[in-house]
Amino acid sequence: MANIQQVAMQAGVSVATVSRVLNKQKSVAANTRIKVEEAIKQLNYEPSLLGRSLRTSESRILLVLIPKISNPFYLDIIQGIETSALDHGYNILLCETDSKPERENIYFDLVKKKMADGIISMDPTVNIDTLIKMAENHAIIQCSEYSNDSGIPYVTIDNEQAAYRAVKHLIMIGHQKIALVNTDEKFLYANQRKKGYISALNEYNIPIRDEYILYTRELGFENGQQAIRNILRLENQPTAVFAVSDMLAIGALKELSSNGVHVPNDMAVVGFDKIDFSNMTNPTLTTVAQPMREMGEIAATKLIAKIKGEKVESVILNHELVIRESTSG
Amino acid sequence: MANIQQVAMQAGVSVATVSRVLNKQKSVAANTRIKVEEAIKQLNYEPSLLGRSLRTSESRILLVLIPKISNPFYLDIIQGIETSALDHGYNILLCETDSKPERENIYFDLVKKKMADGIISMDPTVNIDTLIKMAENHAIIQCSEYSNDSGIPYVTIDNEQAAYRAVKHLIMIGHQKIALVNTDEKFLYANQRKKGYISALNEYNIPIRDEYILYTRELGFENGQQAIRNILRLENQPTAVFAVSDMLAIGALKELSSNGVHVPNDMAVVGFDKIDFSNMTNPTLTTVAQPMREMGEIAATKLIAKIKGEKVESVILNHELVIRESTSG
DNA sequence: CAATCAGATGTAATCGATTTCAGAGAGAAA
DNA sequence: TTTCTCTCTGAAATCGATTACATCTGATTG
Repeated sequence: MANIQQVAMQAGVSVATVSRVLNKQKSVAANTRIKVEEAIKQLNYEPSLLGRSLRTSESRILLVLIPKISNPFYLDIIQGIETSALDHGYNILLCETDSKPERENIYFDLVKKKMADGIISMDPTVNIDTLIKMAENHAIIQCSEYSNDSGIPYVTIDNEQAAYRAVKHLIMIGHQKIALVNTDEKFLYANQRKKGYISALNEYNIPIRDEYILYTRELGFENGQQAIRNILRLENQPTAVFAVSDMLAIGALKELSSNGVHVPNDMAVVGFDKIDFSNMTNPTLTTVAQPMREMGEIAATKLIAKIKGEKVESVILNHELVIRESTSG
Repeated sequence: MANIQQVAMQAGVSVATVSRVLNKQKSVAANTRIKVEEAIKQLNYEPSLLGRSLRTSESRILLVLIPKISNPFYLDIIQGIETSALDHGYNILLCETDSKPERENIYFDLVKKKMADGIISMDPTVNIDTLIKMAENHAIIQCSEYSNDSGIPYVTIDNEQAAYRAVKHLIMIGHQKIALVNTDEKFLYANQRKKGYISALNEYNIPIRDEYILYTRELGFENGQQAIRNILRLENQPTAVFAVSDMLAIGALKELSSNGVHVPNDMAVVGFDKIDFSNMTNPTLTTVAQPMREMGEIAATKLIAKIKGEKVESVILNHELVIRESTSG
């Protein structure tokens, strides 16, 4: 509980000298440095970050906004962010917005009020106008989800290309009747993944059927189950399903198995995200892997650069199709 | 970017008056208050938390320590903590320790250096000596995992009783040969759950067989698979498995199904924790539900009370056995 | 009318660090 | 000896808020 004054007194020097020792400045005589270090040890002194932050006007805390902490999609990204942040001497404040503006605002306030230096937003439902306004005065990076014309730098993958590849894979293994389990197209990724789906079908002259394109309200397990129930009611049933998220696909797997539909023999399934759990299902899930850890690391690095006043550009990373049991008998 | 001085100047009052308005003190004349509020609006002023925290020596930030963010067990607890914290005007800093002391120390430092007001530790591998030493000067609560003689208040369930009930359930539906998939007994919960397992068997005069008690190194899916592989190699195979964690149990389910062992007909399985995924498996998993959200809320409330200098006591909450498909044909 | 009091506001100290600027002292050069 | 440099150190301002205490005004009371 000692402060810098007491350390200075104990060491018989001024606070300025103590501060110099703390900040490893070289213009301190060796024996003075030793005296100060001993005083620090004796008093069990820890410099207050509040005092320092107030003076230097940086808190070295980064905010990470996600809609739901329970969504496993974010796990690796967060790990990437955290690793990179710690390397740069920053800490992260993980914030669950629950897709509610009032909770977003709590966290935006933390930045406005100087308690945090910048934001990595991964919330697709974020109030984009607020975000753009914030970005005028504060460092912000969007990760995974982004908006094209906001001027806010982002780190993401080419969703359209990734979806195209996933659907093309289904076509190559012989499927023609392919359903898309999508979510609300107000989300850019949903829109882009649908485009990829359509362009793959177009390329092979497979007609687009409206009844094969389903929309779910959320990305949960139950939504995937519900979508399959709807699909199984169709007269002309598809032989493959491309779901825009692993959780949807896993819900689909479960519902198919409950209905005695064999995967992949009766119905092939492809997911998106390669969450950990996608390897624990029976059968294991074919899915699109995003370089999540890398995305997180890059997002953090860029944010820190932005905080330091550098100009940063958006990045589009590569993805990878991981073929597993749900598409290979 | 305005500060309180500029607001005071703009409103034609002193900083003290502005501060009074900010803190909603009543001894401000109505029209003065209006002048100040207008100045605040005009300058787009946001009070700096750093200045405030430095002066009041409280940051209103709580640290939550967990070993792995990817462990779904913690999700609801965190939600509970966060809800309760926000209600009290606190924010939480979610910290993944990765069970590494050097990462723990980074976060402990944050408290020592006044950037955070207290800690909720959920890390069973936490360096307990460091924690006890920290607890002398700082507010700390243990949640879920705890140590008996540390003097640090905790919020948890009666693990022994819960395990006892789970195993008793298996006995009641006719099982006599029950395996325990446990983890390292250095963890208090592992120790306690084993006690519950033993006391249930004892109560029904079922002999304890060493080969039915397995230990895994971690609580992951693969560890559960591995344990089942070992069990299937036994000459005299058990007919039921009690795993001390859902992830272990889910790994077990998968491995059993891969080996053509039907659950629950050939082998019943019980897990522990009632993580979300436990309802998404095929068959769904019988498990012990901890009141996780409540645990989190109580932990946060107690921590805040502790920060305010009140004396707080430990709490043991109720659990519940959730019977699902993996134990009911 | 003087004394007392309450309400509204301002002055200035304070929290704990960093940092600018100036000064002391030692040694080198003239 | 004087002057100049260079190294090391300290005094004091500063970041942006809160708050104890002082002050002023006007109303109330005896």
